[in-house]
Amino acid sequence: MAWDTAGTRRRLLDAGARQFAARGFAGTTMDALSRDAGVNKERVYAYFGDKRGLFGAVLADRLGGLLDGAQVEGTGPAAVGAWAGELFDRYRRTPDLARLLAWESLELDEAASADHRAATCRDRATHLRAVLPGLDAARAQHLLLSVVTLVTGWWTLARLGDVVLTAGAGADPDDAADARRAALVAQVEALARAT
Amino acid sequence: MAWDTAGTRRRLLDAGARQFAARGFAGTTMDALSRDAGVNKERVYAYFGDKRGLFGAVLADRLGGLLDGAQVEGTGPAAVGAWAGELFDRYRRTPDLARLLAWESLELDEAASADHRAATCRDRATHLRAVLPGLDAARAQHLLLSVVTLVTGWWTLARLGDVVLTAGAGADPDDAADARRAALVAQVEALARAT
DNA sequence: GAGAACTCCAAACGATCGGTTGGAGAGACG
DNA sequence: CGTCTCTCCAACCGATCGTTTGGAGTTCTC
Repeated sequence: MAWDTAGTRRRLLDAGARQFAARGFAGTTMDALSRDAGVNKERVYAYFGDKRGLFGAVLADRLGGLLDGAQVEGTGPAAVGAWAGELFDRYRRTPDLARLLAWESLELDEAASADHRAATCRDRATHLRAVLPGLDAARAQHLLLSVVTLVTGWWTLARLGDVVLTAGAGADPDDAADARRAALVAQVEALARAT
Repeated sequence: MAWDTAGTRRRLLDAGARQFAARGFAGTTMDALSRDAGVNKERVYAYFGDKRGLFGAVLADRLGGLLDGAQVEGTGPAAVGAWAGELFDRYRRTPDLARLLAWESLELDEAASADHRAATCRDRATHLRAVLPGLDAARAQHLLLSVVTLVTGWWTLARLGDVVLTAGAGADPDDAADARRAALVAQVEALARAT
């Protein structure tokens, strides 16, 4: 059997993302993680120092590109609503992303790769001001934060959704997600319109 | 020294709320919890069965009355915005509440005391329809969910706020909370107006 | 007031935690 | 080929985990 250092590293990051997203930092055990990765747990210490080091690496790996590729297309409130819908779809494809964000906030004192992410957010906020003329910088940031909070919240405050949404509550979670997506797009559009 | 069963029980619930809010279910140890409560940890098993039982009891104790007392006063979008501000202030006084909500969503498969909370939410949603004429049932629920998500998100997705908000970012977290509160009230008002 | 019933705690339980060690095997270089 | 370095793993380490036990002290019942 040959070496595969890059592959081993990536398998640990992937398994870390799965495990940390599902169970959080405290809830994840090194045994389960290494079993998931198909790699001996000693490798974690060789590559990432310790458990916390892997956690930080996973967060930086996954959260760094959170807003990459998801840019507002076009102009006007409807474009902002559509962008929120895209963000929602992205979470739907990879729900781990949203949960990692939540664990980061709850279990860490400061954001992973904060500088890079802050720069991305500044870029998105200024772009938002181009899409919605007359929006000042502070309000653009708060709008951005609210959109991300609303969309992320569906995955990270899931029990809240269970409790609040009982009208037309089909047993199918997919239907609930569809309905929520539609409601969010409309609400974000309304937020964007109130400039 | 006399007995104080009600007091012991309450001390465990209070310490449980503090510990679980700060560190989550997996991150909380029975030793730290009993030390915090000033009670022997064996008492947890006598009163609540096991660690998970205490967790459920704490959630039911704190989350059951989450929306109690916070009712929309008056009519029209401005009233809804003011209500969101009140909810924000409540979290500000007891941030444990918001974090407990987040841990519940991340670490449990179903909501604690779901029936009672669902009933309260239905009540709040219908009340919302009285405050905002012309709002249908489904949209009222989604509005309710969005308001609670937005307000709760400030405390449960705190790292997100760190990254997104850099404009006029005074080092004082209190100032950031003030600014966020003002932005949220305005945004919720806009959401309520778009009916 | 004797004994049952209950509260509470110190100490200990096996299991599992994050982290380490020693060595077997695979490439690099001469 | 010999040797040195690096990857990888099985087995192990002390510490700590959630939970239980035995018993001392307190209130209730008759």
